Amino acid sequence: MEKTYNPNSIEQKIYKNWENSGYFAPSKQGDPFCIVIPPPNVTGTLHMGHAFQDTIMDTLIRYQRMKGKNTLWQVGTDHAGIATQMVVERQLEIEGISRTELGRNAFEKKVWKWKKQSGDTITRQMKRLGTSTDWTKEKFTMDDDLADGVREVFIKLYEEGLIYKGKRLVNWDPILLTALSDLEVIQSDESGHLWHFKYPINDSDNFIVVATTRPETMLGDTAVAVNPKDSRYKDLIGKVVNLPLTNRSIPIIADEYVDQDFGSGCVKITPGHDFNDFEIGKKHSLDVINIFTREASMNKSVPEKYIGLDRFEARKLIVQEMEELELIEKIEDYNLSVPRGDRSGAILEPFLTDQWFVKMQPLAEPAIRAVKKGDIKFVPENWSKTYFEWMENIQDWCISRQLWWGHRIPAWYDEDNNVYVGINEEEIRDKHNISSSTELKQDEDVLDTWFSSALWPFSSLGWPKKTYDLETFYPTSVLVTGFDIIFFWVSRMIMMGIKFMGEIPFNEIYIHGLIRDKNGQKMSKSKGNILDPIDLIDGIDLDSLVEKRTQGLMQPEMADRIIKETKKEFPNGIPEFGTDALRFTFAILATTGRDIRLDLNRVEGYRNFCNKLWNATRFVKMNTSDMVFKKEFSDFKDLNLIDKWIQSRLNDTLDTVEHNFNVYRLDIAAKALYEFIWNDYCDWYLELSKSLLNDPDRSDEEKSVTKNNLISVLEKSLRALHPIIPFITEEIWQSLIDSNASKSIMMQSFPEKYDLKITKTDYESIEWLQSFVTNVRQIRSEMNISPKEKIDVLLEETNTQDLEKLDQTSSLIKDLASLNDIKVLKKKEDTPISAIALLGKSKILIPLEGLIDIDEEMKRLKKKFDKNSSEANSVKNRLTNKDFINKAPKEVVEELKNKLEKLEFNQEKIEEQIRMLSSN
RNA sequence: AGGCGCGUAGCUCAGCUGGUUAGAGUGCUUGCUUGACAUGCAAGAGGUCGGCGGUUCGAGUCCGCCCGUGCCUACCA
Repeated sequence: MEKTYNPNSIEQKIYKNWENSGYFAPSKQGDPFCIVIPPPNVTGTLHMGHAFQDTIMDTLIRYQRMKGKNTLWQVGTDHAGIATQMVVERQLEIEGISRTELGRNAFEKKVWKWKKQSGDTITRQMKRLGTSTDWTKEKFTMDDDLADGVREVFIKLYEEGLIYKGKRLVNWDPILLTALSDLEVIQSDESGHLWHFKYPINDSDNFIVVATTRPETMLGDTAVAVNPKDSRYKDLIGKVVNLPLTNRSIPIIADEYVDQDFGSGCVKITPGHDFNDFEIGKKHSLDVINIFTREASMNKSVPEKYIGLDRFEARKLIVQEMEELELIEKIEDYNLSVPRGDRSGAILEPFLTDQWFVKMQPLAEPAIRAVKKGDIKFVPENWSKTYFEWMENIQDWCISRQLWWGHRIPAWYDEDNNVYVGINEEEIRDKHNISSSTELKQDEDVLDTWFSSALWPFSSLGWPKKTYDLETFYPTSVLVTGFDIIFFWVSRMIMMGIKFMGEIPFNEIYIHGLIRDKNGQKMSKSKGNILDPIDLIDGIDLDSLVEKRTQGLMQPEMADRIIKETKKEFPNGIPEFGTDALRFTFAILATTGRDIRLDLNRVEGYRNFCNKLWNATRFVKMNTSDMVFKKEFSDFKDLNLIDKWIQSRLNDTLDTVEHNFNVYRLDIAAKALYEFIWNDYCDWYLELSKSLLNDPDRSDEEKSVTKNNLISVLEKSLRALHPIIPFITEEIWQSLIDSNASKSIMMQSFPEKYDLKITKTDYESIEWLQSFVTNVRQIRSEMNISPKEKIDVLLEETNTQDLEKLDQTSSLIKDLASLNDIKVLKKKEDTPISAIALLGKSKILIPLEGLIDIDEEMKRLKKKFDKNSSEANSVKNRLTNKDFINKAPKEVVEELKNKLEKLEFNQEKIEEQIRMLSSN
């Protein structure tokens, strides 16, 4: 083995081996355990969030596989309608071609080409991350069989009346020229104005004042509304207003909706361009005037001079003209929330179009019940509130998109615009008896991406075919996802799963946090703070990183700032950490919090952990090369105290790890393993084993028990660590034992605890040993006694228990604390002037002569005394409180009494020592 | 407006159903080229757990209010 751990040289070769050996496929034995991957978008590459999520899923899958489950991690990608179309359109733009010039078919071909490229990148990235996904089953949401499923679902819902087509106001993106669902709208707080317009009242010299944030929409006004209870305007109800700049007259109506206290208490009503106004319009049978084109410029329904103006140009002109007509009462600054498209960033328009909708309430009800009844559990549980909140107020879902990339809506129209929904044209002609002379045209629109992802838990397993995977793995075991797509995806999967499979799609939903940068900022291309997980694995120099972050920016003016900040944060680029270090970091960061800040210092720390593990192995191998490892112990009695102790610590660790893997606390599991390997195995056990193996008084047989134990504990630890850090554990495991070389750790069982009971006395002996060593080290350090200088130590006032412990451990203590001798003093013997430490009932004395500065020692003792006495006081106070004695549980009181006794004992000893030193 | 979080060591975060004077990593200080590892070893400094009040024998932990901060949903003429 090399002296330092070098991830790059081992990881890729190991992955190939796993994949070629077919280890990722379900074993077809044991209980099923299945995770379907949240399919990444084929918009480019995986980011840190994906890597985090993949680490969690892979850890769970590997753990369950080692537990003997029949595991499947279903892998695949999402076509991601708008997002992907945008990426490709932007590429075309660079080439100077527009989508429309290219035409639908040619454009689709381009997207498929891009899909291949992006999909390959994603696959490559995932493999570098070590994901044990079954690649032979990889799916894409637009594969033929998944498309069949989408059509089947659409048709069934249509036939049941759960999908309908309607002319309704929708959120319209005038840049992408498509409708969006409510969820794709981002409300952004922006500053604007509130214009107070005076509308002249017919047959009167008076005006009615309306306030608006969107002056241009006045051309589409069809009423002015006031509150029926508003005494100011009572008389105006029913009168007519001359709408300025147009030749139209519109009524003044009364509606409860109007807030008397807001603005003037009068509202202009524009049913064609405002969701609330649309509802009011319906109620009062008002005309609906659409004044915009699809691009949100003014259409032909407005007076000539406005036609063709962009909505904001029109606004300017209208304000100017109103001003000239002296019809503006005032203009106030106003903060409003502007709806923007989550992909394009364009200001959206409520726009009247024909769209397809899914009626949600009937689907939502059983989905709510499933979570209420506990059939599906959120982890952490609290997220169910978010789920209910949305589901209980659910709105119909607009599923049609005016895009070219996606599942084409399976609806055809005849010349009279009659709609026929079915699998294809032929089937429709058959079913409805339509002759070939009648022309049928398929709907141009495609479905919202999330429509097909909603089917993913069953469509990816083969539905509508009854495949082995579908029968075996549905409902899947757990869904691992971020809270940002609970509405978009999770809730819709539950609804569709129940509807089409008759069963929930997963039993548990593990919601993890979102990876953010060092400053808590969300990582995004536009902010220029993205990190490619591969760059943490392989490392990257500063120039390449800057290049990556500034390439293809939507706002090129950001480049300077991005360059500056990247240089500041990564002056030397990013070093190579390796996949395992990155994965361990992710695992240990997977707490219940929402935001996970990634600090590269932590990755470095866990790379060091990998190196530690690597070097511990080197030590073990160097010291055990002369023996053949026997996997199981026939008799634990052969194990000496130290060997038993580390096995027992391992048992405790395995308990923690197993429990926490099962409740998705990978952080606690990872931490337990880290602490065990570093603090128990390396810091103590390996050091102790050195003296056991070098002890001339021990027989070869005894030594070989310890050697065997060194391997045994390491081997089990490797298996326990494998789900989190698969590569290094595989590499080490195969090289650790000859017979492992031809096998894989990932196919081994997860380590079982040995049925080994260490007695309390034995356990205390180790603690006594550790405490002894630490005490001596402390005094050495504080008294500036060089660590290598061998010294003598005296033990005073020892009782029989301590003597027994000393008997068991003295040679070990001598080695670890580098002592010449430990001499036990009989009572009343003259003790030399010494530094002391307290250990149980005994005193450890380090003779001062030639070594210790008495003043220093006095200072040290006084500090100890103060600390001890303030603690003793607080304990005493509690014990003298009658309420405490009476009301607290007996064990607590008892424990505290023991503590006080010990504190007081120590107190006495320290005092005694101080007296002794000061008398000299 | 409603909902959900968060505020613990310089930094990043653990701390389960209330019970030793609060832990980890990283950073910092001191000393160590001891043959597994300087990606290391040993020792140490550092916190009145955002504030106030309450419940309790006992409160980072439960309750109320306040301050700061973040996210989500709805609405805002």
